Amino acid sequence: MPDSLTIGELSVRSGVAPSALRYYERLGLIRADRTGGNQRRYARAELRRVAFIRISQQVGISLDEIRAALDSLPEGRTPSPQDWARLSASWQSRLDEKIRLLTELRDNLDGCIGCGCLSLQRCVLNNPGDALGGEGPGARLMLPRPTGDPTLAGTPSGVTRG
Amino acid sequence: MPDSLTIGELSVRSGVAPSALRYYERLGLIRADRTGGNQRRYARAELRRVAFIRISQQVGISLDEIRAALDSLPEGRTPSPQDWARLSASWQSRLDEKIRLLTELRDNLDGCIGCGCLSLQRCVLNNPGDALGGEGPGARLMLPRPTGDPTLAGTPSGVTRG
DNA sequence: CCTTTAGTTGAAGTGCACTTCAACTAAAGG
DNA sequence: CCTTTAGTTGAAGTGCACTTCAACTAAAGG
Repeated sequence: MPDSLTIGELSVRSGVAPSALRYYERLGLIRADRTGGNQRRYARAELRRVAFIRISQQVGISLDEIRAALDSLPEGRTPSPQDWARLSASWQSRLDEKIRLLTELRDNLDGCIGCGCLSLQRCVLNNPGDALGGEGPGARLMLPRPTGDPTLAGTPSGVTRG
Repeated sequence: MPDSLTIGELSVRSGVAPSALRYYERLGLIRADRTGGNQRRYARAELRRVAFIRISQQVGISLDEIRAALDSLPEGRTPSPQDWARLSASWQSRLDEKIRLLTELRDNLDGCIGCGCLSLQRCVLNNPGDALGGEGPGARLMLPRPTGDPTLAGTPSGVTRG
């Protein structure tokens, strides 16, 4: 039973290019043993780490943050399902927030584009960073026509909030 | 009545850095007249274009696609609220899809990370591209333990789908 | 009028997440 | 055993969305 994978095998099984796997290793996200001939051999558990990395990226987490999360896994033993559940739970609120903001955006897209969003600085839609992914200062919905600009006095938006 | 804005004014009102505004102009996203001394003067309607750009970026649209959308606006006249509504509507389905995928991801995050997602290639969570933003080949939910890998035979996931 | 503040340009730099390349070596197959 | 396929490295390149820099000019304020 070959309980280690070559980089090509890991690549095929994970759907991640070998060059990306080497890159993850350089960043300390995954690890590999070496054969006598200096080739990488991955423990099967690395497959799960790669899966976690890709999933986390979908949540909008940077590789640096993912590395930090992976670093919190226990050393010495293969992480248990509980360990993985803990990490996944730590992304949950990020994901919830992201969904909340995108939903708000969807529900106000017409009105916000219609109004020209003069108050871009305070608009939900102007949440800087990675597509609504940040934890920054809370996003707010746009205010109704904050200036009396005739050029932009279109649809009076009724979507204000706190 | 000063019906044009300097780059500094547009920057403050839009919350977008002057360097970014110049960059948008180079890409053909916005335009400016010039003073005798070669300084940019923006028509007030440009503010709405900038707002549209930022909002679209939140939806996950690239500047190139945004430019294409803006190019579809009527030339010669200031776009009407209907024009903007049309553009906003064109993002709606992208946004819906994005929300759908993120919601699926949220609802399956535990299970998927728990199972190790051996079938990453076919997992919703492995939707390549910009954080679930693509229109690629439809994403699928993960299959239950597609290989009989003991290392990863954790929680039997019940979240399969067509 | 002079100083300060705001603007101009093209070129180069930044950060992220990789990929590509050249010049190799190792392992597997017939 | 030889060829093919798969692996190795460090350095450089890619694409996106900008920002920074140097060396200037323009406009505004007192």
